[in-house]
Amino acid sequence: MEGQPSARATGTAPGLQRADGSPVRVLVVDDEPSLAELLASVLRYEGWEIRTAATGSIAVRTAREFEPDAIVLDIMLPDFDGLEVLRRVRTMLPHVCVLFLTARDSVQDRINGITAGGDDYVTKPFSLEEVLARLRGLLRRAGMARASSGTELTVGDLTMDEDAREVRRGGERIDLTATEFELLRFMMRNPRRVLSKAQILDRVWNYDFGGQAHVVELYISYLRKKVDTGREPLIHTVRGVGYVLKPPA
Amino acid sequence: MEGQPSARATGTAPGLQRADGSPVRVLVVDDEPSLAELLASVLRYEGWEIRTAATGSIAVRTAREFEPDAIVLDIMLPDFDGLEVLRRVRTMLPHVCVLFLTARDSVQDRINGITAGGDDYVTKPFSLEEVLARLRGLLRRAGMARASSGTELTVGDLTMDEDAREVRRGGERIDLTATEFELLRFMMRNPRRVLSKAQILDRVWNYDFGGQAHVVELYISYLRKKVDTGREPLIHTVRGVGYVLKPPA
DNA sequence: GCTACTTCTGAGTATCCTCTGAGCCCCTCG
DNA sequence: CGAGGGGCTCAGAGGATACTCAGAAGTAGC
Repeated sequence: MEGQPSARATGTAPGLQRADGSPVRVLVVDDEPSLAELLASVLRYEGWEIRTAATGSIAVRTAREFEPDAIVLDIMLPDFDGLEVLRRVRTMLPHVCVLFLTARDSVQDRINGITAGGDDYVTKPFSLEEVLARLRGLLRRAGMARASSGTELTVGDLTMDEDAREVRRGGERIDLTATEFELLRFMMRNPRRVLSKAQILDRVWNYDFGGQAHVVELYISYLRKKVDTGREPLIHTVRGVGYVLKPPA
Repeated sequence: MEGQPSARATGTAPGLQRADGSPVRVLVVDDEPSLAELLASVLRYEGWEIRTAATGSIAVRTAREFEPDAIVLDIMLPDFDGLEVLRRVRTMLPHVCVLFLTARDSVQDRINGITAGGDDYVTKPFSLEEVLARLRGLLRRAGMARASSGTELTVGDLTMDEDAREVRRGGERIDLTATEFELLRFMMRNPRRVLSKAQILDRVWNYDFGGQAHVVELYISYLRKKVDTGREPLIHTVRGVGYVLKPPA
């Protein structure tokens, strides 16, 4: 919710934009309107220009006219499937990046061929942070990084290499589980900003997660044990509001 | 609530307006007329242009014609719910900010993803200051800040970073509870202006709070202990009238 | 299909916050 | 000089919030 844009403007996370400085363009293709809208609003908030399409044929038409830099593409579509969409789009936009959305039990072997081409995929239900991270990765590798600043996040003496999935505090390696890593990444992308539990749930947990904010407390507790134990704490509780990650004053 | 407008004209708080200099437009949607009017009057004092709507269908129609920058939107509406309203409005106004109003006991069936796209929510019963603060935050992040002045409030050597919820006096950190923070924020947004206890109650405490003005005295006392102890006082009592926050002459 | 790990639920505990009530002080005014 | 009103502060009850543990359910890897 609060403040990604200004965070990007003033924070440490590198922004992404086209070579000419105009905003990155992303086409979102999913036949479920609420999910497409959810994705669109998150990506829009990232400062990008977004269009949505609900069917394969609309997607192809929209891509032709919109000329996106990236496409978030559901494999399963009412008319023809995502791979077919990609085949048609690639003829006019050979360099477009694609992030596929797939069902968990969907045909894995077909996916494998995809990633070879530099594209990527996430399985439904996904977390929004994961979609964002993968999209950023695709765009960065496609040469859309504004600064040459790499993939490293830093808060105080805590560092995170997103690609290598490596976290260190004062040089010492810290092992994190998948969820712990996502949570810490979200916090490191929004340092010095108080994040509510609802905000964290919405971003870090899968979009269909029905549980309570209590899990956030639990994972904060895990993180503290691994990141803050015996050191100057970086994770702080703001009672009644949320949590904030910040370097010691 | 007397006279906020002139406070803004002379105060230090950064104003918000559209890129072309015209006032920010906000649509308030709630089926309870008295609450909608309460909100409308407070937001009008902020210098914004306000319309209200009591049902979802009226809200959609009004949004189309009014083209608001932000919408304060009750989730529970007589015809169709707030999410549906948003979905319809977003197709024509993709960048509109939304502040949802939700009942406290509907926290159980919390709606996923509300905060993900930069939108926000407050639970009923809320305090008007909270609604204002969140709305300002949404609008600021949507790029509606007049000055580039960030999120910082200043009165004398007292500073407040609203996003980080950090308060300092002369560089030294001051820890405040949620209510203390809200009270101080209200005073810092209205410096050199005498605020009556009734006024403070109406703004800082929830609108259904039944207690006495005595709590205001109590919290002023808390604040003084944390903010003014051992220093030139910033908080002054105006006997029989209220309190005023101002830098030393 | 078994094992190891991760994730989540629930309960208990500790801590913190908010508000009420009471007593005191100070100022004002008779 | 005394009474009364307004304001200040202390202390404590009650409630809300957050933390942690232990174990169940789910997932992945062998």
